[in-house]
Amino acid sequence: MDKLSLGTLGQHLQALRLARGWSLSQLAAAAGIAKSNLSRLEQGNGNPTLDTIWRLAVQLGVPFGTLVAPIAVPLGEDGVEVRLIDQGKDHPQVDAYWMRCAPHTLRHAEPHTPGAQESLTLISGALEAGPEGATKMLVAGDSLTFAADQPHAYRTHDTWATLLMTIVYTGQGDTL
Amino acid sequence: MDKLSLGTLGQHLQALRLARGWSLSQLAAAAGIAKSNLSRLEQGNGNPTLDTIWRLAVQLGVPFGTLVAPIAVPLGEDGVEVRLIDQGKDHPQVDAYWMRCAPHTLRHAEPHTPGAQESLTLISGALEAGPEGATKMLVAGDSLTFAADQPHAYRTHDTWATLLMTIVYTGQGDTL
DNA sequence: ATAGAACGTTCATTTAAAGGAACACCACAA
DNA sequence: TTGTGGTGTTCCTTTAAATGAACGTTCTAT
Repeated sequence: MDKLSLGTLGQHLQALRLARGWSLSQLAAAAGIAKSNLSRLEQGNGNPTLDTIWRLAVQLGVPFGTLVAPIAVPLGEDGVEVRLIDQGKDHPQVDAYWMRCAPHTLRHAEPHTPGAQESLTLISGALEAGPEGATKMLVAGDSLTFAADQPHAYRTHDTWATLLMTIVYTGQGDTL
Repeated sequence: MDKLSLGTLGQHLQALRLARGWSLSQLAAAAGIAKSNLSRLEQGNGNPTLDTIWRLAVQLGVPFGTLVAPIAVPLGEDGVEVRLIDQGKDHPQVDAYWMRCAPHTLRHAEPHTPGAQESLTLISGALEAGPEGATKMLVAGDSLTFAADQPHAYRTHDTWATLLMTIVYTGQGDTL
């Protein structure tokens, strides 16, 4: 079972604070919490309140989960982590995912429904992806769109890859 | 400034719990917390500890941030809500945002740094967007890429619009 | 009906998180 | 030197979150 590591939060808080060149006192004041509180948290002791975490996340400008997420990413079995960001309700239907692949990962994906189009946008790292046999290399900032109604694959080499993935289900049967 | 809405957490907890067909007592027992505690949280009162949130998230099998993220969208003053999804650390730098616009919204955006490219992908609804004077209509599944180092705008008509936005800072000065 | 078991709520108590002041420490300037 | 202003830490106190038991319900089975 997953366990809450208090140390991680402390490491993240301190790293993010130092990255911004702020002092502990400054951040505590800006967030509106006691500096004794922040000090304890950075040391890895304590079990902050949602309110406290929230204030710190807002000040640091991070998406919240960033603070508590383990520093070394807990990947799926195949080295790939996928998160659903949003899911459209219109026609065509659109699914948006955030995805992250560890180095030296190869992931095969089954064909989706006929007509489905998949688009990738690299946020960081490098990724080789596309239909089986016709993959392309992507680096940060690159995008790739391909037909997803056939087998396709994602593969990393020496680096991590973080990307946005959208799947558009241009179902040819959708007459609505 | 962002504010922590306690009600949201409660709504999410209850919705996720009911979606799994669990009783309050069951979930509390499984998570190892007092059911009085969970009851209060679902009612929107209280300010749970990180430990408490963590245990509930693990039991419900959700990525944590899901519990606190807004359910019914609290829009910004101009009817636009923007959430940072991820931020690349490579060159070029890439920022990924999730964005949602209320009907009959017009949002002007200042030019970003020179060379910046912006890409939009509609998840649902319809949106008119692009450089000032050269905007295009987009519906679910459509994408648009344009130079973001000039004034640009987003505008909805009778519908909501949900979209993914990525900004690639192809800074021409980056020789690193 | 009526006992039983489940539900979710409310309350008093216990526990610990948050706050505030004092502290030791290091810089830099007068 | 000796201040003065900053750092981050460690206490003690105050506040409130988490607990556990008791409560009023509802539903089912006897």
